[in-house]
Amino acid sequence: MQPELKSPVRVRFAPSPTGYPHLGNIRTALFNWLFARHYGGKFILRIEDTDVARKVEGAVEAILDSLQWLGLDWDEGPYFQSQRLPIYRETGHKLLEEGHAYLCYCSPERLEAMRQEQIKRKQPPKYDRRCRDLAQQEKTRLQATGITPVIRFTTPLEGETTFHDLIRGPVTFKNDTLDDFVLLKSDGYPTYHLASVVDDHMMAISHVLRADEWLSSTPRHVLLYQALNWQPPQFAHLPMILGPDRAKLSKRHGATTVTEYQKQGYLPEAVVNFLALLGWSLDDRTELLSREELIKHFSLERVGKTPAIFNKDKLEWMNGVYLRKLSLGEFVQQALPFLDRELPKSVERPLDKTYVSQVLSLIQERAKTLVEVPQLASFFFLDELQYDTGLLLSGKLDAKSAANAITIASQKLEEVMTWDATALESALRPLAAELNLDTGKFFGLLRVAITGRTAAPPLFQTMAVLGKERCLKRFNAALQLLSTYSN
RNA sequence: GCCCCCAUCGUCUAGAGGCCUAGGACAUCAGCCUUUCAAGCUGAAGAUCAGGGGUCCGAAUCCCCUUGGGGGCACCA
Repeated sequence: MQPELKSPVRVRFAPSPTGYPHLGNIRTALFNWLFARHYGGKFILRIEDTDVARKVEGAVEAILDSLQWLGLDWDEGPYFQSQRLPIYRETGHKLLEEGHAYLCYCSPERLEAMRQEQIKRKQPPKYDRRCRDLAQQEKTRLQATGITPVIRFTTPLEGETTFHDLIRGPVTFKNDTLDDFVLLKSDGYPTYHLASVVDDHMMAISHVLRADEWLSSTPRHVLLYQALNWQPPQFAHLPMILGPDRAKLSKRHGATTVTEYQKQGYLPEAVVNFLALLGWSLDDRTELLSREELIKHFSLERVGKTPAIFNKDKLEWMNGVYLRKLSLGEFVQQALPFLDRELPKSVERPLDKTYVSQVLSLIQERAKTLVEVPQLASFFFLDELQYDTGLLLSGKLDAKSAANAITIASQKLEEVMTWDATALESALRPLAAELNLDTGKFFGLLRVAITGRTAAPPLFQTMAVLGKERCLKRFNAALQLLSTYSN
C-alpha cells in the first residue's frame, strides 16, 4: 500500500461550510495532514461551498480556526468551489456533448413524488430516467417551456464498477444499482460528485482520504473519471466516528465541535493525540505520541476498519497528562485567560502574575481541563469564602473543640515569622498531638477554614501561597461562623 | 426495500494460522503513598474473540451462511 512514488503525494481536506466542524471532520483532516507530512507531500484545503441553501454563516471561519488551533497547516488553498463555477460548467457540457450526460427537465416535485411512491412500494428510490432518451421533438418542446434543466450523468446500465480502496481492498458495485445522478444543478452550481472529481483531477490529488460515508458514492466518481478519461486518485475510506448512540456524529450529539473543545480547555496537542488514536494505532501499547512521532509513524496500513465511538473520559485523561507535562510558565499562560474570564468580577484585575503562578503550581496536577482551573483555584482569590459551616465539623468535632483548635493554631501562627510551607508545618504539626487530635482531623479542620472545602491542595503549601494575613483572617472568619453555629 | 461496509473487554484498541491460558489504555473497584484531593505505584474485575458451519495437524486470524451494527440510495455534502 505504498503510495505511488512516481507522483507526489497531494491530499486534500474538503469540508463543506454547512456546519461547524466536529471531531469526525477534523479527524479526517488530521489523517490527511499526517499522511501528507509523513510522505513529504502537500496538504490542500478546499471549501466545498456548492450548496447555497445550506451554507452556514461563520462555518468557513470555524473550519480555518479549528485547523489552525490544532496546528494542521495547509500548503495550498483554501480554494473555494463557488469561485470555480465555470470549470464545472465546462466539464458538464463536455460530458453532455460526448454523450456521457443528458439534460433533465423533471421538476423537483415530480422527482419527490416519484421517490415517495418508490419508497411506498419498497422499491429502491431512483431516478426513473424519463429524460434519458427523449425524442428530439420532445426535447425541443421542453426547451421551449423555459424550464432550466439539470445535467445528469448517463450511468451505464450494465456491468459493474470496481475500485481498490487502500483500507478496504477491492469494492465492487453493480452499475444498475447506481442512479443517473445530477452533475450540474439548475442554479448553475455543480453537485459534490462533479465538483470534487473535477477539482481532485485539476489539483492533481493523489490520494482521497475521506470518511466511510463516501464509500457508496465512489463508484459514481470512478465512472466519472472514466467518462472524462482521467486517471482517478487512490481512495481510502476512513472508519467513521460515531456518537455515543452509535449513530453518525451530528449536531444532535451536543458539544462535538472542535471550537467547543478549545473553549472547554483542552490542549491542541492532546486533541491531536487523542484523535489520531481513533482509527489508527502504532502498536499494542503506545498511547502518548507527540506530533512529530505521529508524523513519523503514520501509515494507512495501521488505520482500522471499524467505526469508533469517541470516549470522552479518555480524552480528559489524556488532556490531564498533557496539562501536567507543561512547564509552570506554559501552564500559567494557558490557564490565565480562563481565570480571567471565569473568576468572579469582585476579584481585582489584572490578576497578579506572580501570585497566579504560585497558585497554579498547586493546581496544575489537579486539573483535567483548563476550564476547571478557576473552580479549583477560586478560594485563592476570593476575599470571603462562602461555605457550609457544617464542613468545619466534618471531622466529627464539636463546635467548641473546633473553635478551640483554630484559636490555638491561630495564636501559634501569629508567631511564625518565615511564612513558608516548612515553617508552617513545624509550627502546626506538633499542635495536633497537643490538642489530642489526629492529624487528619486537625489539618482537615484547618483546611476547611482556609479553603472553604474538604478537597484542596496540600494545606501548608496552600497557606504559604495565601500569606499570613489572609490565613489569619480566614481563621477568624471560621471562628465567627462557629460561634453562631446552632448548637 | 435495495446497495455497500464493518464485527476482539463498557469505550479506544493490539492481534496479519501456532508466540493467545487473547496484550495495552481509559473508565470501574481494591490496596499502597498521604493532612484531604489530585498525581503516582500495585493489584482485581472485565472479551465463551457476535453465532453457526467449513478449510487446516492447528483459527480471533482464511472461506461461507446467519445475526447485529453502521453508511448510502437528493437539483446535500
